[in-house]
Amino acid sequence: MVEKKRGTRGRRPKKTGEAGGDELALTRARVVSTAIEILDRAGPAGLTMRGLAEALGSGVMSLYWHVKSKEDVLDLALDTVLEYRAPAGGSEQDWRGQVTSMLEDWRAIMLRHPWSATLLPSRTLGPNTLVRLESLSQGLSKAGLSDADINAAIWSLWNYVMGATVTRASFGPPDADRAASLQRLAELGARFPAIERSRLLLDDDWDGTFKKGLGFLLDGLAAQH
Amino acid sequence: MVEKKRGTRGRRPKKTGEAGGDELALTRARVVSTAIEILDRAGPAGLTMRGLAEALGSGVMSLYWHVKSKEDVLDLALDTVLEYRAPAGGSEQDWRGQVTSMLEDWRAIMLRHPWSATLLPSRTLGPNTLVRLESLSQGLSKAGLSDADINAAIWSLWNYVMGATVTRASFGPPDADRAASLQRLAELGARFPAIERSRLLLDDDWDGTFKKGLGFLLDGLAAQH
DNA sequence: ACCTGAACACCGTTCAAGT
DNA sequence: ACCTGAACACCGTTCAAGT
Repeated sequence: MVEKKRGTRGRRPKKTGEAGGDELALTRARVVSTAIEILDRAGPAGLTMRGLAEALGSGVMSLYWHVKSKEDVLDLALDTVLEYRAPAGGSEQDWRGQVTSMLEDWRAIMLRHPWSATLLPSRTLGPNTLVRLESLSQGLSKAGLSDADINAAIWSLWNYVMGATVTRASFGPPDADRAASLQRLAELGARFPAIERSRLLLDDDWDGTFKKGLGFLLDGLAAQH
Repeated sequence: MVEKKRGTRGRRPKKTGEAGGDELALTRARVVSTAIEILDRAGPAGLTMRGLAEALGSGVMSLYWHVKSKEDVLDLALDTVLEYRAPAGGSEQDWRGQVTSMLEDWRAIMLRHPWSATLLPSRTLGPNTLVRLESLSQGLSKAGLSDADINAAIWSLWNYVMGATVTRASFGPPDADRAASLQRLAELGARFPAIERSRLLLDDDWDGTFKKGLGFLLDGLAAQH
C-alpha cells in the first residue's frame, strides 16, 4: 500500500553527454519554458509542480530553488509569452498602422497560447505588458486626441483586445458543437429572435470580426479630432 | 494521528424549528447561493466543496446529490449572478440608451462579483448570458447598421465590456499601491516615457473611462450609418 | 429520494538534510 | 549553491452504505 512507482525515472547518477535533454542544468528559464509547453498542451488545470518536475527530469522540490511558488511560475510564463519587440521605425508609421499592428500581434500571441487570455486578468501586469501599453500610448499621441481623451483611448483599445481574445478563447475550435448547441437552444426557446435571425453564435469569422470591430473603435477615436 | 476534528459541527439529530438556519433543507438553489457568498468573500481559490458543505451544515458528499461537480457549482453561480431582467418598454427606447444601460448594468454586476469576470472567459455561455446578447442584438438592430456590420458590432460591444471589467477586476481596490509601484517602475526605467507622462497607471476614474470609451465605440458605430 | 463517512488519488509546500 | 525525499495539510470525487 506504501509501494512507490519507481519505474524509468528513478534517481540515477548524472552522466555528462547523455541523450534526451534531461541532463541540462535546471535553470529558471528552462523551468519557465517547459511550463509554457505544458500550458499550451494541457491548459492551466494541467500544470502541476509534480508534472513540471517530471518533464524536467528533476525532483519536485528542486524547482523551488529557481522559483518561488506555482503562482510565480504562472506569472513568469505569462510575462514571457507576452513579450513584445516593437518593430523598428515604428515612430514614423501613421498612428492607425502602428496601433493596429501592435494589437493584432498581441491578439495573435494570446490565441497561440489560449491560457494566457485566461490568466492575464487575474495577475499583475508584467514589464512586457508595459512595453505594449507604451507602444499604444505613443501611437495614440499622434492621433490628435486631447490630453483628456488619450488615456481613455488607450484603455478602450486595451479592453477591446482583451475582451476579444478572452471571448475567442472561450469558444475555441475544440467545440464547434458548443456554439451549435447554444444556437439550438436559442432557436428552441424562441426567446432570442434577434440572435436567431443573425445566426450570431454560428458566425466564426473571428479574424474578420476582430478587424471590423477595431475599425469601429478607431473610427470613433478619429472622429474626436 | 487519525484523530478527527469533531467539535461543534458533529452529526446531530435534525430538530425542526431549530435556530440558526442550518436546519433548512439542502437544495440546489441554496447550494448555489452560499457558493456565491463564499466567492464574493474569498474568490475562486477560496471556494472548496468541503468549505461549502460546512457553510451549509451538511456533509461534503451531500452536495453531490444536488450538483454534479465543483465545475457545475461554478457554472451555476456564474449564470445566477449574470441574470438580466430587461427593463420594460426597452424596445421603444433609442438604441444608444438601450445598449448603454444594459452594458452598464452588466459591468456593475460583474464588478460587484469580481470573480465572475475571471470565470466567464473560461466557461460556457449560460442562458442568462444569451438574454444579454439578445438585448444587445435588438438594440443595435435599431441603429441602422448593415446586416454585415451588425454581428461585428454586437461582438465589439461585448468584447469591450468584457475587457473593461476584466481589466478593472485585475487592478481592484485592494492594491492601489500595485499601480503605484508599477508607475514607479515605469518612471525608473525611463523606458516608458508616454506612460509616465500621461500617468496612465495612476488614473483611477474607472467609471468615467469606461463611459468615455464606450462613447468612442458607439460613435464609430453610428458613423457607419 | 436524499444523505453519509471512509477511502483513493491526487495537490502545493515546509523542513531537515544531503552534496 | 543547488538538489533531495519524507511528511503535512490539504484537495475533488468514487463507492458502498445507510435512512
